[in-house]
Amino acid sequence: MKRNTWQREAVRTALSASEGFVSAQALHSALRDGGSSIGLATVYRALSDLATEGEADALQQEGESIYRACTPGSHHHHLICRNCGLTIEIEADAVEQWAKTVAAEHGFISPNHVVDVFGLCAQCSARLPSS
Amino acid sequence: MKRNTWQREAVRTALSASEGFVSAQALHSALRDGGSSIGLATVYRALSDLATEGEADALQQEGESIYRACTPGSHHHHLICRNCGLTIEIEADAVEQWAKTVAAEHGFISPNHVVDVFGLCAQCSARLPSS
DNA sequence: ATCCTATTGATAACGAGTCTCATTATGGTT
DNA sequence: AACCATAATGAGACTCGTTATCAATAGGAT
Repeated sequence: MKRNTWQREAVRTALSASEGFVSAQALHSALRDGGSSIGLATVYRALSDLATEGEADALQQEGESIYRACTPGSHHHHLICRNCGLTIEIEADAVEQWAKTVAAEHGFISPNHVVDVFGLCAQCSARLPSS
Repeated sequence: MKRNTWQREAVRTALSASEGFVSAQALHSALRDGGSSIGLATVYRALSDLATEGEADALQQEGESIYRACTPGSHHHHLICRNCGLTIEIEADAVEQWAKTVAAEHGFISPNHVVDVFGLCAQCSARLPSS
């Protein structure tokens, strides 16, 4: 039976307070800096629970998992600034359909898909020298 | 100056011989099993070189990088069987356009994107009990 | 208030990948 | 063909994200 602990709630809150995607370690540091005594393992556990329950989205970057609080129940993808991490949720029925179609055409069933777009947001592209 | 060694060639060959995506460790084991004395670090180096030069595609799965020999010079995505690893290269101009458009609409520049479709291939879906 | 047990947290363990550095061998030069 | 500067190799140490262990703690149903 699932229990409600202040630790899980703290992770949920801290995640919501973050702008873009954050790593478990970063979130743990933030919580500790805020005076919490939460353990690192607990942060990992809470984050993977949230991801499983659909309250957070996860993606892999440079070998680590990063998480973000997301509007639950809606299937969407992300447009992510690769400099500052600013993230915008995007929906794209066309892409969903395309994925289904392409899978079916090759005899694949129960398709999943990973779709993410990275770029430099307006602010960062203005602030940075052209790369 | 870049040198040609039998080790790099061995990695290239072993990669081409693999059906789907393989991890560096798996490729290293395969080479060792085949009698090669190649070192693990060298396999890692060769694979990341191949990926940089566009001779191989890489993607992240469960926290590890997996690689596959790919038709060089062509931008494409993958349809991957999540059971047997069978991989089909797919092209999708519509998705490329969509990614560019969606980025531009939000003021993002120099967009990248990650697009992969996973599913069960015909063989595996026939062989496995329905999940 | 009591009990059962899910959850916590400190730390050990694990695993993918990188770094170090002495040794090897490639490929241009003579 | 012999030489040499140096790129590449490989064994193992190391880093670092993540998971497992396990005794202690604290939900929550009764």
